Amino acid sequence: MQALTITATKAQLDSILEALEGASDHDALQAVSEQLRDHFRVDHLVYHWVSSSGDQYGCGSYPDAWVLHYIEQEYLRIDPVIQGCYRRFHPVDWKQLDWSSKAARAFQADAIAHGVGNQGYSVPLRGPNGQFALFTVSHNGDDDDWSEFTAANRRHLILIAHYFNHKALELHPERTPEAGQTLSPREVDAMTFLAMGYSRAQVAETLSISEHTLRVYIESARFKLGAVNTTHAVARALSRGLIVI
Amino acid sequence: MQALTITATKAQLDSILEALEGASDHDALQAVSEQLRDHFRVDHLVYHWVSSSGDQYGCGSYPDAWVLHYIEQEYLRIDPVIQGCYRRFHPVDWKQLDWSSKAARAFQADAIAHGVGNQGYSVPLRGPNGQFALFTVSHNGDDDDWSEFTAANRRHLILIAHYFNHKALELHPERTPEAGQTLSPREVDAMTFLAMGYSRAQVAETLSISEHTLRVYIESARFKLGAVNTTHAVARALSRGLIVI
DNA sequence: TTCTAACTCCCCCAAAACAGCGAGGCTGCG
DNA sequence: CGCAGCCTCGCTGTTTTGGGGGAGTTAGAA
Repeated sequence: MQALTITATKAQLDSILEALEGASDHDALQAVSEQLRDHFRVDHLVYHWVSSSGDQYGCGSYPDAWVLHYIEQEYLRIDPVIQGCYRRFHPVDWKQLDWSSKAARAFQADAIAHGVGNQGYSVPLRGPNGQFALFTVSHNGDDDDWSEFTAANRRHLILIAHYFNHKALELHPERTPEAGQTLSPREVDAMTFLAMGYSRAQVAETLSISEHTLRVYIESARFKLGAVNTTHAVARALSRGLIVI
Repeated sequence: MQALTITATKAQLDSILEALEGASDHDALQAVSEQLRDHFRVDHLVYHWVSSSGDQYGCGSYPDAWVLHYIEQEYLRIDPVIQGCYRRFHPVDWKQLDWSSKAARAFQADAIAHGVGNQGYSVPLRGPNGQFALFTVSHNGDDDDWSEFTAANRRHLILIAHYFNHKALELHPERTPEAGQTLSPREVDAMTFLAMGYSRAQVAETLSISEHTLRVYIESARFKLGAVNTTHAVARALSRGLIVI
């Protein structure tokens, strides 16, 4: 095991970020991730996108055997790194995660057996519609060295995570939702109050209009949003950012 | 108007981030934001938290008159910076936003009249349950100077945004929701299909359970989410990031 | 082991939402 | 000026949801 790289100069960081920005496809991104791994002298460096439908996209240095095994075993659902980062705001050291459940410990043993490393640091990344990705560095080493490494490189890792995410999205624009059409002010009002749990009667009263009129707005919004019912329309309006509650 | 600061050395950035990390309350954070503003020589530098219920928390250098006016006019709903960043992944220059609507132009004129500046750069920040915050620098100046400034300082601004968010959350832990808000797998299934517009009968069929059983899940989810009806529950599940469609 | 939480099934009836039809006034744009 | 989009109001009948009960199994955690 080589010593971890404890510091990176501004110039080094700049050149890494530039290489990242210049990547033009998945293979190039993969190559950059390997360069980054070598630069930091960690065992692994991975970007992992988890889509709403359970699809995954990974890029990095994990062994293929582990990746396939991970997908096959549906580890996505029990991986404490995913679970923990999914409900955290900030980057997290793997030691801070909850490894107490039986499934988590089994997963951990399996991961270490596949050479993933016993130490790790993961940066959660989020998109406007609940999109979620992780940027992770992992390593096999003792706690002190790892603490020193993460303390020294945290800022760089955050920034690299950002740029990695940026590039990965650029390469897969289908993950970025299209900007749909807008709703009229009254439609926005209607959708907003409905999303707040008001019944049609309550919304109509709140907006000082008849319930019949309100219904026209709801139907119109439903039509614009391609929704089959009110709940669907509210869900779409929310996830497209057309209303905020 | 002073010239914008085009570069910051690693040492300067480090000292800024350390000051940020050392802030112990809102006033200290406010002070750091003013130091940052002076350091970058921009007109304004603001952190703006928008909660799902419409509450707001701001910290930065906007004039009090503008902040009060903003809240009073409920500009949150029409502010193109909020609207635009809410549906974007990455930091954005205000020029890239959609200012075409009448309300947006009126807002823009009002903002400029209050000294907000015609240029701006905003970094969206997200939390695990749909929490949303913005970190913004704004300035009064011409396009070329501003482009040069943002190109040179983008990375620093992203990092500072990160740390600002970290600190703001540390100072207001109540914004970090309690963890008990999770839904069971079946409840997630139910909410997800309902959000996709399925009727109860369709969801029950899809999940291969009786409609009665499904109703138990919906009611249970409604109870957990503190929702008064299905639409409300779906809206909350969505905006808390418990389901994704 | 005990206990909790999750999953599954069943009844009835009132309230709310949906679907289809139509109609008129207002504003802003080309 | 006409057109398009928005805002407003009405009727009738069918379908879907909500609220009130109760009850058994299984898997995992304390």
